[in-house]
Amino acid sequence: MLTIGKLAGVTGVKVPTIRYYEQIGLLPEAGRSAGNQRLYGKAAQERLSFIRHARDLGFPLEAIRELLSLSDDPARPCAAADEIARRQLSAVKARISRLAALGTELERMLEQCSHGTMADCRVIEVLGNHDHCAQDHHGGTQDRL
Amino acid sequence: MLTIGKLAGVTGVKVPTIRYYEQIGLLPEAGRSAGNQRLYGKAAQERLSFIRHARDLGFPLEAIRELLSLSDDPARPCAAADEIARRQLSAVKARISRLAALGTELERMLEQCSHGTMADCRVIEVLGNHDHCAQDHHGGTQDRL
DNA sequence: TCTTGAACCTATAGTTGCTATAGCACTTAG
DNA sequence: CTAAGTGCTATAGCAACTATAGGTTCAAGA
Repeated sequence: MLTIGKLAGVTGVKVPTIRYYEQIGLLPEAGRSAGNQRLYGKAAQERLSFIRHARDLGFPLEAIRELLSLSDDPARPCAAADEIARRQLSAVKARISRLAALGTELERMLEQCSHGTMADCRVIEVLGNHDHCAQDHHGGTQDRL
Repeated sequence: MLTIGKLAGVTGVKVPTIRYYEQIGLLPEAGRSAGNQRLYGKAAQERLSFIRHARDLGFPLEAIRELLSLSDDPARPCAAADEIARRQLSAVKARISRLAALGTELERMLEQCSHGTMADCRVIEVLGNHDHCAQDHHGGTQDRL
C-alpha cells in the first residue's frame, strides 16, 4: 500500500493532482489508514499511470474518463476507444498545421525587422495591419492540447 | 463613433471580450454616450485590431500588453519588441515539435489496433503501459498558444 | 407617440486542468 | 519525545475568455 506521496513518486503525477483526480471522480475514492490518510494499491497505481500517459498524449480529461469507462468493460468492441484516439489525432494535426502557419508569419515578421526604433518597427506595423500577412491565420480551432 | 457591437463587427472580437479587455486594462476605458453606452473612435479600433491580430498569432495577453506599451513610445529601439516576437516564435516551434511527437505516437497506437474488443484493444493497452512507446513524450512545455 | 425587440449595461459564476495557500493532524527518524 | 516531514481539508488563483441573470437604452415600425 502506498501513501499519496509514494504514489506521486512512482507515477510522476503530483500529489495535489491526484487528489484533484479523485475529486472529479477520475480516480475512485481511496481507502484510508487509521489516521485518515489515503492508501493506494496496484489497481489505483495502474489507473493513474494510464491517466498520466493519456494526458501526456494530450487527451482531455473527459476523453480519458470515456476511455477508462470503456476499458472497464472488456467485452465491448474497441471501436469506441479507437474513435476517441482518432479524434485526438486529428485535433493534434489541426493544431500543428495552425501553429505552422503562425510560425511562418512570425518568421516573416522578424525577417523584415530592420532593428531601428519603434517608430518604424515592422513587428508593430505588421501586428497593426493584417494586410501585410501572407497567410490567413484567423479563427483557429480552440481545441486544447 | 461606434457602439461596442459595431466595434465587435469590424474587428472580429466578441462583445464580452472587448469589455474584458477594458476590465484588465488592455483597452482604455471607453467614452460613454448619454445613456451610458460605450463609444469607440478610430484609435480604439486600431488598438483592438492590433490585439486581435497578436492574439491570432498566439501572443499571450501579457506580451501584447508589453508590445502596446512599447509602441506607445516611438523613439525607443525596436529590439524589445523584436525579442518578444522571437520568444513567441520559439514557443510556437517548441509546441510544434512536441505535437509532432504526440501525433506519431497516436498514429502508431491506431495502426496497431485490430478492431476487436476492449479486452485486447491496443489503444487501451498502449495507454496503460508506457514501455510500448517509441518516443519520449513526457513532460512537455506548458507554454500556451 | 407608443411599443417592441435588439442591443446595451453590471456583476457574478463557469470553463480546463491544475497549482498555491492556510491552517491544521498525523507519522516517523533520531 | 520531539521535531521535521508528510498528510488532511477547504478555498482561491491562473489564462483568456464565455455564459448567465436581471436590468436599461436605443432604433424602427404601427
